[in-house]
Amino acid sequence: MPVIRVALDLPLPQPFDYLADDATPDDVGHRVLVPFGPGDKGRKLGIVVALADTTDQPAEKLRPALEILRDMPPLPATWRELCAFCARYYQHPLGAVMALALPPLLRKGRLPRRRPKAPAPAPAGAIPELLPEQAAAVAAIGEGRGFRTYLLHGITGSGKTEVYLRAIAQVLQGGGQALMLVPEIALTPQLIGRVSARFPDAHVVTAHSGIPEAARGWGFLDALEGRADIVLGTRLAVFMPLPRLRLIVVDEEHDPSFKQQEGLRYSARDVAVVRAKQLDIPIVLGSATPSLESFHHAAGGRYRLLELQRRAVAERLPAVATVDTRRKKLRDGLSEALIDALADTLARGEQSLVFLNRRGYAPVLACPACGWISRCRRCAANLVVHLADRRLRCHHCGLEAPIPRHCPDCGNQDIQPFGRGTQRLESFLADRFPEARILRIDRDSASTPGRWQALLDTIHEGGADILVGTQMLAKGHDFPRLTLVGVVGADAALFAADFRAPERLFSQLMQVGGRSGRAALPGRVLIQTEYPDHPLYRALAGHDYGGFARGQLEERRAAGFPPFSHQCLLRAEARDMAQALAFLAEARRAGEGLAGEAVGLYDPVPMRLARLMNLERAQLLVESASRPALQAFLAGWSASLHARKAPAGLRWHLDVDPQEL
DNA sequence: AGCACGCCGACT
DNA sequence: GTCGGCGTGCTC
Repeated sequence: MPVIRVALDLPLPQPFDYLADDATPDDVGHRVLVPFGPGDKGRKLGIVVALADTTDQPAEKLRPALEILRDMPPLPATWRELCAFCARYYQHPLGAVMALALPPLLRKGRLPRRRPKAPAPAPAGAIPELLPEQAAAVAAIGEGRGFRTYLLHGITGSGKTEVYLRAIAQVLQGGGQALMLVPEIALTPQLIGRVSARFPDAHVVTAHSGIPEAARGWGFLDALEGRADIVLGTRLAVFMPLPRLRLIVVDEEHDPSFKQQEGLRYSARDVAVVRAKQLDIPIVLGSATPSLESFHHAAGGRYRLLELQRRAVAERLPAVATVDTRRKKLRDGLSEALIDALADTLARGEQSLVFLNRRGYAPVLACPACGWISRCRRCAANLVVHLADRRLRCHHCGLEAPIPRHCPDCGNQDIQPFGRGTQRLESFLADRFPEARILRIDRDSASTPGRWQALLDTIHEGGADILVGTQMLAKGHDFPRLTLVGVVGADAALFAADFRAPERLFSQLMQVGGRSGRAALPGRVLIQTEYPDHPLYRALAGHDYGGFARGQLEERRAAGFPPFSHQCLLRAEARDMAQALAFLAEARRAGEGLAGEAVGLYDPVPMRLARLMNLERAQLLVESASRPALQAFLAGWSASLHARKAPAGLRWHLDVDPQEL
C-alpha cells in the first residue's frame, strides 16, 4: 500500500505519513484531507510532498488519508521546492510555509466558486519615449539569458517603472509570465491601472492579503494554470505559482516591508532572488537607495548594476541644505529659516511638506513636579499624547487611556506634554499660518484606505498648502506643486543602536526629498539638524548615494556587520525577564557545543522594547562570516531547541537575517 | 497549534 | 460528592 508524506500546518518540522491506496506519483503536490489527532473527528488539510513505499512509523499508527483533492492542478515541483527552501533557510515547518503560500480558500480545502467580475479593461496608455539610460537598461535586461540579478539604481523620477514595463513587455511577447513585487504601501489602484493600461490584452493578477478570499483564490488558480500574464503584488506574491515565469521585478527593493516580521520571517526580496536562480531567469531589483546588501553585491560584480542618473520628469534635482539648530532659537521645534521658507512658499502659492517621523501630539506626558511620566503598563514604552481625541495611546500595544487632568502621583495640575509629534506641529503651523490650508498625513489621519485616498485627492486638487506627515508621505505619489520639504527631528537615527538606522534614514530622506520639484518648479529640501556636517547629510546634499553607501559599507566591514557577516536572532518572550534570559543562556550553551569556529554566539540581552503586551523579551545574536556555516549551525541548533521543551509560558522563535536588532 | 488526559479547588 | 482549572504530552 503506497504511503504519502503530507505537509501539515503545524508547528512541527516533519511531514506526516498516511496510507493512500489510490495514490500515484502524479498526486505529489495535490492537497489532501487527512484524519488527525485522537478520535475520528479531527481532520486537517495538507499537501502531498512525497510518495513512498516505506515509512519509519509503526504500522498501527498509520491511518488512511481521507481524500486526495484532485480538483486543481497539483502544485508544481518548483513551487514545492521554493517552499522547502524557505522552510530550511528560515527554520520554519514546511507545512506552515505552504499554508502561508496558499490563499486562505485553498488552504481550507475549498475552491473559489463565482469568479468576481473582471475590472473594466483599462484604456491603453501612451507609451513614453525612453531616455538613453533607460533604453540601455532595458536592452541589458533583455539580452541576458538565464539567471542574472540586475540592480537598477535610479534616482526618484528617473523612470524605473518604465524600465520594468519594457522588460515585462519583452517577456510577454515571448509568451512568458512576469512577477512584480512592490512594497505594501505602493500597491495602489494607480499602479495597477498603469500596468493594466500598458498591457490591455494581458491578464494582470494582483496579490496581497487585503484582497477578498474568492478573488485571491482565482488569482492563484489563474497564475497556476497559466492564464495570468502578470502578477503584481506585495511580498506574499513571491509564492505565486507561475509555470512560465520568465522575469521577476522587485521595486523599491530596499523597503523594509519585504521582510515579514512574524511567523515565517522571510525576506520576499531574497526569496525572489532564490526563485530566479531556481528557474534560471533574470530578476531586476530597483531602488533609488538600494539596500547596502544589494549595493555590495553590485560592487562585487555579483549583481549587474544599471544606473539611471537623469530625471525623466523634472530637469533639476532638489537643492538640499541643512539648517544648523545648535545655536538657533527654535519655535515649537521649527527654526527661523524653515518658517521663513514655509512663508515664502506659501506666498508663491506653492506647496510645502514638513516631515516628522513621529505621530501623535507629543511622545510623552510628564509631571514637572514629581517626575511622573505617562508609561504603558503593558510595555516598556511611553504613552503618546493624542490631543486630537484627548487620549494617551501606546503605539506598541494599542493601550489607551484618557488624558489625566492632574498628575496621578502627586496631584499637580500642571502636567505637560514633552516633545513633538505631527499633531503638535500641525497645530503650531495652524497658529503661525492661519491663512494656510494644512493637512496632516500619518497613520492616525489616514487610518483607512478611503481616508488615505481622500487625503491624496485633496492634495492633488491643490487643496493643501502645507503637508505635515510621517514616512507615509515619502512613498510614490507625485505632488506637482510641492517645492519645499522641511525635515524635522531626524537626528535621533544618526546615533541609534540599530546599525541599519542610518541606512533607513538616508533612504527616507532621499524619498521624501524626491517629492519636491517634480514639475517645472525647482524644489528645495531643508534639514534641521544639530549635526550639519554629518556625512549622511553631506551625502544627501550632494545627492551622493554611492558615497553614502560606500562609507556605510566601510563601517560595516570594520564592525563585521552585514553584509560582511550573516546573522540570526533567537528571541524569547516570557512572563519575566529572568526566565527569558535563562532560556537563552541555556540555548547558548547548547549552541556552543554545535558551533564550529566560523559561528559566534553573543550574550543574551533584553530587546530594545524589553516588554510588549506584558511579555518580557530578550534576544541572542548569532553571527557568522559564512552563510553555509550559519545555515548548518541553525539546522542543528533549531533541532536541539525543538527537542527540549520550552518552560511553560515561554515562547521563542528564530529570525534569520533580522532587519532590526 | 489543537485536543486529549490528568490531578486539585468551589459549587448544584 | 462533581464541574472544571489549565499543566503536559501527543499528533503519521
